[in-house]
Amino acid sequence: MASIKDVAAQAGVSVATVSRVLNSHPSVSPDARGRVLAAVDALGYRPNAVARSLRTDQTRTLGLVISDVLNPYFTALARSVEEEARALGYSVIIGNADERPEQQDHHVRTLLDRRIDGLLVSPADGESPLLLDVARTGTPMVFVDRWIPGVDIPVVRADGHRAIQDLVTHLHALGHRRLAIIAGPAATTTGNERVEAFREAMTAHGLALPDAYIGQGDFQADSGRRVTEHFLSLPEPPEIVFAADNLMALGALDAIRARGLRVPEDIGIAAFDDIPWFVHTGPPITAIAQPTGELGRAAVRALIDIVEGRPPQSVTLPASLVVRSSCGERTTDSGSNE
Amino acid sequence: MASIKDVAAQAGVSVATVSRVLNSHPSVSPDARGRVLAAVDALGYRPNAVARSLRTDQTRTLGLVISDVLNPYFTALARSVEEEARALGYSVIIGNADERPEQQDHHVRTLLDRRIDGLLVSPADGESPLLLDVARTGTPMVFVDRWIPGVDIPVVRADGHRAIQDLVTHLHALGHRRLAIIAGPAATTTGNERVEAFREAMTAHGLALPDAYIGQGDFQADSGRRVTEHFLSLPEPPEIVFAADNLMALGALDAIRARGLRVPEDIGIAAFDDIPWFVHTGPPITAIAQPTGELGRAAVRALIDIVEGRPPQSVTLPASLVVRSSCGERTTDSGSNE
DNA sequence: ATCACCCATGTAATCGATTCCACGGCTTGA
DNA sequence: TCAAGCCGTGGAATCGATTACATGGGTGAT
Repeated sequence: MASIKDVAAQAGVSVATVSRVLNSHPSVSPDARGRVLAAVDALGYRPNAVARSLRTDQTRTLGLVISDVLNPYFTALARSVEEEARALGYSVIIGNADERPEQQDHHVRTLLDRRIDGLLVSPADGESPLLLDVARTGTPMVFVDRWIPGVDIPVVRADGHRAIQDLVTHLHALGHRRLAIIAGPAATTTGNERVEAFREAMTAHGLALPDAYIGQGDFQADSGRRVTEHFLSLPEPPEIVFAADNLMALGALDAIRARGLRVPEDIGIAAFDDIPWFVHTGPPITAIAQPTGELGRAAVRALIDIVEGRPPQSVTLPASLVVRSSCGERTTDSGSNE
Repeated sequence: MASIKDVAAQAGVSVATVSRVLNSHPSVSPDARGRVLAAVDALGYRPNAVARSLRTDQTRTLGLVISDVLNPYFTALARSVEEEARALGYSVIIGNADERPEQQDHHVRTLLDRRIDGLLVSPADGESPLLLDVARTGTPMVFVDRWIPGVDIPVVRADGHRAIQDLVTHLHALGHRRLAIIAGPAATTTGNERVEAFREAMTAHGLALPDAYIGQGDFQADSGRRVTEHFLSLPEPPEIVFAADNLMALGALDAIRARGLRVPEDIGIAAFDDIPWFVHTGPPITAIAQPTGELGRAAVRALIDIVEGRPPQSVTLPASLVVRSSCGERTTDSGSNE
């Protein structure tokens, strides 16, 4: 592969001049510029990003460590992150933590070793010492979706309080009283917040949220299945199961189906996160939609602000309730996607 | 961030010795090794991967350019690729082409600029001059899922012929005669193959595949919607719509629903690609499952074989029919996931 | 005409690693 | 006892870029 030296030789100039042309430095004669450009073309030369990064100490690359790529919510997030980054001249390296802290740390370390310019992370746990350390050393960093409390790092996320309140109001109006929740890991902020918001909303409607109606999940389908089976085997099963993410809702659906029960006649389902498939499940699922695309873009902008020395901004956007027919709504089902 | 020089100074040895310790070169005294290791620890030193890559001319990174991250099939593929690569000591940088050749080329170029050790690609079109060029220059490369004919590059893919044949037999047995297909882009191998296999299977059953029953899609949900609308407005609409990928099946479902029709009573649906959600759509969708995980792993192994100088191997694995109830099957629906 | 400055360019240092080569001290075999 | 070899080590070249500094010629002001 041709190097800058080859180009210099071919153009009959020094490597410095070639570099100047490539970086559009003003002080190059039109003649030299022309010869360099021709040589670049003739040799199909492309600058070696590795060498350039070593010298300039910047890679124009962002790292994104997400909790689970197979979760459509995170996939969508990753996609919007990559798009915005590309638009701003950065590349993105994605690391999939699979909800496992060790794997998260592995990726963080690898990304740091590659000297990425900044890190976008949605922490799998609430306590990563490594992440705390990275933050302390001053690596540009932004939390997306989930965050770690007590660290002075911008957070870009959706706030589900209002939407969850709307959901509970909606369910209450439909006559449901026994509402259960499949919670996310307590170690994640999103895991906690959604349970808390749910509990508050219930209280506001004078409803109790007994411990038996709080199932501990881990944002994976299997846990949704397991928790739902437990709910169903209770002497008095809930009327509605609210899953704190879309995968656990999938698991809940599995469990209900395995019992030969019907949604919403026998039991209702609602989910946090809205995905295109929720329109087509049997029945379409009432869900809380996050502005995923905007979250990804805002996160990238915040991170690049830090990288380029501007003051970053935390962003919180509202989530919103999308009513369909999985909770016994009478409507000839409807509900749109993002 | 501490460099090898800092470590050398702290340990009272030269950088050469530090490097030897780090690369477990045999010829280092236990004493020196101990001091170096202590210094590494004390400084929290991590070798700069950028510098190392520049010198060794290898990045231990693979590039993966896929057609569409939002497609669950490709997401699953990407995940298994990353896992296998990690297990073998490589990182993966994913580029999302979004089915757009220019964007694919952008990613290929960026990856090459970063001097990735090898490239895994599922070409968005059948003719990328850039890809051809890259192949010619000897960059280690393997095609996954889709490929470009006439290039001497290993291909790892699933063969759907048998499964499509099984599908048509299945549909024929259910009494369906008017079968339509939403094809993928003609520029992709998978796009073509699936139509061809479908046509062959129909012919084998003495059925015709009129042009009106071949809709041109692009593997995106919207095209599935559009094509299905067209099918439905035909004087004699098909009894079954077979979508060549899961997103177009989603679109088809949308279109059918928008018309107020029911599946499978009014029209049946089948899809290439199986995804967890197909179990829960209304009704569960009969689909053709690919061994996605194994495909990803095999592709990585083939690529690393090339990178490390071993002879690579093309791999073709069979896809298989998963019968559910979207085509009017009488069964009290069933069907498993991968 | 002279000085000062600017412009285009080249030389060389530098980034952080790896690795070839040289060197000194020891061991080993003759 | 001496040559040969090995072992642990350090010095320095190298990878491919960027960039500070030096240089020489040209231009404009006085």
